[in-house]
Amino acid sequence: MGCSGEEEKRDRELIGFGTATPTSRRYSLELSSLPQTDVSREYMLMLPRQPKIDPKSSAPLSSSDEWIEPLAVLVFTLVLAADASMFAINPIFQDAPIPLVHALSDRLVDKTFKDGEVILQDGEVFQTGKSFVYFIVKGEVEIWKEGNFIMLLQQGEKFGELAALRKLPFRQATAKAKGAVACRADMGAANADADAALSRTLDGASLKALVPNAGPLNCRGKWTLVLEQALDRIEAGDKTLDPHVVHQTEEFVTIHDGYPKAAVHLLVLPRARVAALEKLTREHLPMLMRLSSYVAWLLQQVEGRPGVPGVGWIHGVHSVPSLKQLHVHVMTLDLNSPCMKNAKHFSSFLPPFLVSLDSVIRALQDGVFADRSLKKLEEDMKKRSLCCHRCGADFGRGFAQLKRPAHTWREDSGTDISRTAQAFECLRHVARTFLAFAEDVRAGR
DNA sequence: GTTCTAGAAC
DNA sequence: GTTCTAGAAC
Repeated sequence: MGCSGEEEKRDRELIGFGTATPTSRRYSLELSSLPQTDVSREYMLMLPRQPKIDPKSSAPLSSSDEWIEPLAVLVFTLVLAADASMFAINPIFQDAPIPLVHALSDRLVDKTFKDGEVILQDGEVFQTGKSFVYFIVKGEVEIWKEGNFIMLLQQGEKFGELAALRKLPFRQATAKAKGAVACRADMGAANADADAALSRTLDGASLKALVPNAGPLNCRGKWTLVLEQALDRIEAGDKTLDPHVVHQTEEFVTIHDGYPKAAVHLLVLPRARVAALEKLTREHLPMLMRLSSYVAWLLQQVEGRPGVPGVGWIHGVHSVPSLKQLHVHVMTLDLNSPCMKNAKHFSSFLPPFLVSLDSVIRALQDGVFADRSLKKLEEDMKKRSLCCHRCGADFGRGFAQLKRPAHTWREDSGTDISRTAQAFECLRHVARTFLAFAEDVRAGR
């Protein structure tokens, strides 16, 4: 990130962390090291070097709470601190399930610009896969329209999103750096070029209906080997598997999950046999990149299809899977179905138990893959509080309560919304939850 | 992956 | 009484 770890330390002082949820506000602020285990609901409180007090806030702040309001930065283990502060500052990030926060933070990249440099040009053709939304980490950005200065944007603010979110063909204004500017930018798909190339070779029409789900595969041998067996049978031309297969390419096969944990729940299998995550080596990298692109293509295709609730999608691999053969889960974010029966089911589809394919690829590239403590993750999963991924409510280990209808997804967002727009929309929830928490701390509740 | 069950925990 | 956990069998 443009704002490196070192710079981040200089900018903010870590003063502690707590855990907060709307229903149980356990936010004792103990001085402590960064919590590495929980990515979902740990809030890190950081003190900005120069606290800014919101002028609109009428309540006078005592010296002891001055740090609360402007400060508090919500950090997930996988969300970089700069992203987290950006999410907290920016009002568009108000309604976010955790998985999509990760997805977005994952794909943000650093961009820096020199004084006077034109970042976006009014009327420029908007191209998917090129940078389309920027968040200012450092510096200021001028917005110009038809020769007139419109406004000056500052740290934490965003620009460039109009064309993307409204699906406009052209940029709507010119953005120019005032002084040195550092941004975090969403470039769209991480492998935009590969994705585009893949899109040209794949045919969406060959994708079969997403509902109904064909149910469990019948398995003659050990259940843990069912996926490998399915690949064997598909490759042997076994027609009885046809209802289970949603799409296939030379390299990958997409099938229904036999016990869907969401309205739509697919598994993407590479035909190359990879027994488990820990069997991956750098030699698999090219295949994994193509797999990532294929999943991106699939996500484009499935959006808005019949039977798909407009709640967004998540995708990734289980850090501790039960079945052999590498498989990528691609599913709707309702996380609700008759097969969703216990705490493990639920937790396993939220970070850190669901790992993005991109992070697997990065780990392989960085060579840190072997350090993963899978056993510890499994233990954590058994103890962790169940927090609704939609409203954030904490149900402890009460799975039955979590699954009550009132806490399942409402299908109230359109299906015509782009994945990125959806991620943004969802991020608002995080900011709201966080700000409510900060408000409570400030009020001494 | 599931199902079933006994026993612990609430 | 109900709900959750953990282990065995599939």
